[in-house]
Amino acid sequence: MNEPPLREPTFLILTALAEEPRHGYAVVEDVLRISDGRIRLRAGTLYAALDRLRSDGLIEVDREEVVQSRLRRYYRLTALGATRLADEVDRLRRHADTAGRRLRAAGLLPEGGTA
Amino acid sequence: MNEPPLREPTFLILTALAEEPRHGYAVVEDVLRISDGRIRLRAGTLYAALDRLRSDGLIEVDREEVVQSRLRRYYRLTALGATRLADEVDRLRRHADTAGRRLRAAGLLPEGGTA
DNA sequence: CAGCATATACCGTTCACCGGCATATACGGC
DNA sequence: GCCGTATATGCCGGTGAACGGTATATGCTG
Repeated sequence: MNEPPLREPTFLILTALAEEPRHGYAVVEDVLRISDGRIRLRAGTLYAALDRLRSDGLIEVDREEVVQSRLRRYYRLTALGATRLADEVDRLRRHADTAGRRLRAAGLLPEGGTA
Repeated sequence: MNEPPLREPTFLILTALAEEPRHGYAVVEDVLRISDGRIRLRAGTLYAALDRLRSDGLIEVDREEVVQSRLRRYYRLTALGATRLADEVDRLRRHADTAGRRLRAAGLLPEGGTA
């Protein structure tokens, strides 16, 4: 019952698809944007993850288009994928809160940040 | 300059040490508690991570005690480790906020949760 | 026409984590 | 007295997500 935690690139791929159906390359662009330029998904990572998420039932093919002779395969979140992502959001929040509270309590925050 | 993201077990180990210096076994217990029983650190994961974090300068040995003929090696966060953990907290919060906002906007939240 | 953006796909390598085992002492139950 | 469990650290083989690079193709720009 306990799913293994999503890793960051996978989490961001699901987040990209939570906004609207996107094709692979558009996912790369969105992930780059929402991660403040930190995560530049490699082709190998992206398509392997899409296949894996699809076989796990977290995403599914929305439609396929051909634009300028190039195939675009759009993916969307499934209900299962949305549930999974929501669970991960809760977990992330709890972990961030716990760590933030402890850093503050211990006076370990380097710059007086609000973390 | 861009550090690779911390994975969940590693993040939780740093969080355990952010409260107070702890020895390995105490880290396992604390991580089990703060992860709601989800993450039961394996010995291999724990001591490998402690060695890695130490050589990366994120933690250091606080002291060593012998209790009932058993060695206890206590670790504590370094200033660098606290900075790193605070950065991760910020990143987790941003990611959780982005994903939560999108799930809500898309009406994809399964249970009307607050995620 | 060279280089870049778009777009998908494959493949070898790396490394954190998993799972199990080894070692050792103390304590409680039977 | 012995077995199982808790405490406590350490080693080792295997897995799998992610990395980094390459292949394939078309269209746009300099």
